[in-house]
This record gives sequence, structure tokens and C-alpha cells, in this order.
Amino acid sequence: MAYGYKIGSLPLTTVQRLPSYLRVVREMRRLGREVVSSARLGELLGLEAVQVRKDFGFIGITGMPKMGYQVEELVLAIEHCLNWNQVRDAVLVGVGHLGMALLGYEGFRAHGLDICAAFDIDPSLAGLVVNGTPVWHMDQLESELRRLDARMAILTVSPDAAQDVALRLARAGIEGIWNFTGCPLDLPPDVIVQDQDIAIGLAVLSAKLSSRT
Amino acid sequence: MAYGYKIGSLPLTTVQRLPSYLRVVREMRRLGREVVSSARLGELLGLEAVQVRKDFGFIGITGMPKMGYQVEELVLAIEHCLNWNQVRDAVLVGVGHLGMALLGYEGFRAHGLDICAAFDIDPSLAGLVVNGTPVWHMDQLESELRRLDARMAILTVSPDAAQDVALRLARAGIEGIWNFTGCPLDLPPDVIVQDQDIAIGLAVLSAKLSSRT
DNA sequence: GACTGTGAATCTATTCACAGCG
DNA sequence: CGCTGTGAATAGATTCACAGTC
Repeated sequence: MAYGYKIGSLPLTTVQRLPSYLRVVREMRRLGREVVSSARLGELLGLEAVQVRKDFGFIGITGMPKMGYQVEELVLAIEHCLNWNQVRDAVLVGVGHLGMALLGYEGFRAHGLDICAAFDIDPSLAGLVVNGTPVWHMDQLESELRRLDARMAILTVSPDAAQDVALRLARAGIEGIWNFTGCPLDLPPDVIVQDQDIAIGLAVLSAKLSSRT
Repeated sequence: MAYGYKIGSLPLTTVQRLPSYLRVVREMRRLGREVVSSARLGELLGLEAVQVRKDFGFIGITGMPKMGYQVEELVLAIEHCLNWNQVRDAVLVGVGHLGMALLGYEGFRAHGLDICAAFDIDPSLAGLVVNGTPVWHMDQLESELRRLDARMAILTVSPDAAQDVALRLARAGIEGIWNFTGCPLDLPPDVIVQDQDIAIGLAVLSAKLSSRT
């Protein structure tokens, strides 16, 4: 199985660290700082300096001996890797508690994401506008998707609806599904599924707590 | 750095897979199924059968050749590893969109978690009861924590408050912090911090999407 | 001297190959 | 057979050691 170690030419683990690098270097840019060393970044993020340098090497960034890396260059390179420099449209399906929370989250724009439409099976939600995003009934899913040009969907429906809805999204041409349902999805291999299972984090924390007793 | 490979005697990666095993075997128990093979579990979860067997070996479960593993035994063993068989109290700090969503999430009880109190800086939220959980003002944090016996805190405050609030929690005796703020926390090493950064999942999905073009 | 950059070594996780058992 | 269990091999990630550069 697996086969998920490399994303393009980047190691998965490097990609997973990019958001935290980006947060820090964006903050540094805001403060007017122009260069930063791998040691300083490592200290702020709890990483070895050499790991920071390796990661930057992978994304094609080269620093200056004695000085460090240029903050602006880092921001642009990381944004480019993640495609977070341009805003992409996404739809959200399942406007329950979690879906509502994600609709209210202001941070997505900084990550290049604009939720342009939401869908729910509950007819009483249709017509609502949540934080600027219109909510439609599930019946409108295919027709709205034809109108919009969203490549990505955020899936926050209940577990028992997950597979069916995911299949509808795939058939409607959605290329990537960010899956918050906790269920594994079985879809054609050209659809990229990213599972976001909150239970994993809780499991790790629980296990650490119970092993320390 | 790092040093985070083993949790007690279990590999981190094994612990990360435990929640998905648990979900499936609980469902099988509900359906009255008594045994299951590693091959079947692997198929359902997208894992190699041998990996399933290795994981079960780590948590001390032994199967029967030709038959497979006992579903009931698996449920109990995994719940035990994660301490999800008993309910533990937790507090939630930061009742914004995300905090509200987590308070509304019914699934925590199945994961052994009961959010017994929530806190927010906004005085207009104090006195509210959200899905059975009372909300207090931040001023009450220390005094309420003295009254309750929560070992774990869910941190959903804004990034700029994260470090300060985390420190207050640590000083009040909280042993584990589930950190949704996206900021790294700098705390005494006896406090266990589990970062739950939603941006990581989005980064991986974004990178996969942009590498497929 | 103070950094970066990188091959080599180490450590971890996954996968293979096959022995053992009912 | 049809399964589990496990040592050996492979692949991947991190860390070490040190050469190179301003």
C-alpha cells in the first residue's frame, strides 16, 4: 500500500512542515526582518537546523553563508509549492457544527482557499448565507458545480452519507476532497483524498497521557 | 529534536492507526461479527495485511491461524491502549467558531472524552450552556480547574492568546493540551502538547493537487 | 567565525519472504 | 490449504560530520 511518500519531488514530511515555516516567515516579513538562519527557525519551531536546511534544499531555496535565508524569497517559494499564492475556489458539503465552524474560519484565505458555496441536505438551511458563503440544498450540488469552477471539496457530512456524497463530488469533476468524516472513501484513483481525522490527534494525546502514568 | 517516535512501547505510527481499527471493529461487533482477518481489515482501511498484524502484535493481541482475530478482544485491547474505555474529563478554552463546533461534536464520548467546562474571554458567553457544557469567563479558569478533575484541555483560543492561556493551564495542573491554535507552545516538558494544525492537511492536499497538473 | 550544503551513517517504518499452526 | 507471526530486506527520514563560502 502506501505509495504516499513523495508529493511530486518533495518528501511528504517536508510538505507537512511547510505551513509552519510559512507562518513564521510571514510573521517575520510583517516585522520587516529580511534574513533568517536555519538555526533561528529551528529554535522557533522545535526542529534541528539541518532539517530546516534540507527542507529548503528540497523546495529549491538556497541561502547565503554567514547571513541565512531571505525571508521574502522563502515566503514566495513556500506559497508557490503549496499553490497558496493564488486563491482557489472550493465547496463545502455538510453544514453541521463542523461545517459551520469551517465556514466561519477566516484563515482559509491566507491559505489560498475561498469557499464559494456550501451544500446541505436540510432544506431549512438552503438560502442562508454564512460568512459570505451561500448555502444550497444538496439537490443543487451538480448544477451549481457546473456553474462554479471549484476543484476542491471539503467534506463535513455525517459518516453514513460520506461515501455517497464523495462519489457524487467525484462524478461532478471534483479533483481533491478534504475528508473530515473519519470514514475512508473509496473513489477512482484520479480523485485525491486527504483524510483529516481528528480522532488521530486525540489518540496520540490519550496514549501519551496514559503511558506517563 | 524529535524523540517522538515511541509512545510507551508503541510506535507512533501504530497509535495513529488505532482509531481507524477501532472504528471498524466496533462496527463489526455491532453487526455481530466475531472474528476478522488481517487481510479483511487491511482491505477496508487501505493497509497491507502484514502491517495490521504487526500493529496487533505491538498492542499484545494474538490471533488464531486460519480464523483471524477476535473482534471483541480487539475492541477491548485498543480501547485500553488509548484509555478510551473510561470517560475522562476535559476543559475547552476558547468558545469561538471552532470551540463551539467541538462542544457540539457528539463523538467525543465514544473516544472517552467529556468536556465538563468551557471558558472564554467574552463576558457575554459566560453562563451559557452549550450542548450540556457550561461556559465560564476566563477569570474563573483557575478556580474552576481546582474544583474539577480535568487532566486534559482543548485549546481553541486565537493565536495571539495561545501561549498565555497555555501557560495558565499548565500552572493550574493540566497535563495534556490538545492545541488547535496552530501556534507552537513553549511549556514545561511535563506538559504534553498535541498539535492539531488543520493547515497541514490542507497543505498536503494543495501540494498533491498542484503536482498533478 | 558563522553560516549553508551535502554525502554518509543512523534510526524508523514498511514490505517481503517464509516458517508454523489448526 | 488459509491464516498468523516474525526475522530479514528495503525504503524513507533524520541526524551527524564536515567541506565550502562569504
